Amino acid sequence: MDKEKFLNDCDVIHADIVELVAKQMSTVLDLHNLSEFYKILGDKTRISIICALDKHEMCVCDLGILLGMTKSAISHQLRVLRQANLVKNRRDGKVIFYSLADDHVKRLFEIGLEHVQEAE
Amino acid sequence: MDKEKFLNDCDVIHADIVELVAKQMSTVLDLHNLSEFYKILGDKTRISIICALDKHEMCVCDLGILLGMTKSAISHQLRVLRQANLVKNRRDGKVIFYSLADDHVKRLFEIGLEHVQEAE
DNA sequence: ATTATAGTTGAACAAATATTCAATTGTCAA
DNA sequence: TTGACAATTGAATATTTGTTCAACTATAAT
Repeated sequence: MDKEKFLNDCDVIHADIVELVAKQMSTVLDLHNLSEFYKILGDKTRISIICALDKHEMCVCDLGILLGMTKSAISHQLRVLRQANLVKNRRDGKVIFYSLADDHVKRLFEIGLEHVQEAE
Repeated sequence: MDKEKFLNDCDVIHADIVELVAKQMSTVLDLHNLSEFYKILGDKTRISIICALDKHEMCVCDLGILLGMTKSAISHQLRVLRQANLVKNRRDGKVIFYSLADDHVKRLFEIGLEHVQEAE
């Protein structure tokens, strides 16, 4: 491995380990998707919306009341969640009800919550 | 529920649902911690570091080589991960080796990865 | 048709954050 | 004790991102 190839200020100290890990990581194709997924959950407003929808389907207005935010702010975040397939919606007249996309999302939210609760 | 109390542009459409969900959410005390936890994992560099350390303990230089970044950039992110108790380190002479804090972190990373891999 | 309300959207603004750069600390070897 | 290198740190910069604001669309009721 040629250190000149890397545009940083590091020497290779343990070339064997770097090579080994690089090889193992090359099979992990989804690191970008994984960080994007976590980034979406890593916002207080969005995780609150998910927590609320974990209890009951809700419309934009109700979510706004619940979280003390404007319809616009909620709607912007719902779009992010929708694009990530974390929530789905249905229209009933003028009102649009949002809910969690599937049980997968529901389970994932609850697993994350358990982790934080048992963490010190 | 008095709509004047809320500083937003929403009317309460389904007061019963809002009240029900508000009650259920009040028992969920860790939403802030949960979003903070996800925020930490929601960065390409940090999740890459965790993925690498999931394979083998590594020093700052090696991580820099592996990810094509400077020691400084890596070190800054390692500090974030350390403060969140996601990684630990040990010194061996001039070199400091980092590894995942515990099996809990290891399991959590792998669960997240599975989720993204099975997602469409 | 006109009015009212639910929801969405794009641009502007403000706040948060990742990387760079330069300086510094800690450890080892000569 | 001097020099070299691993690692950390703080300030500055650049980028990302969440909310606000105003305008707009869609549906229902009068």
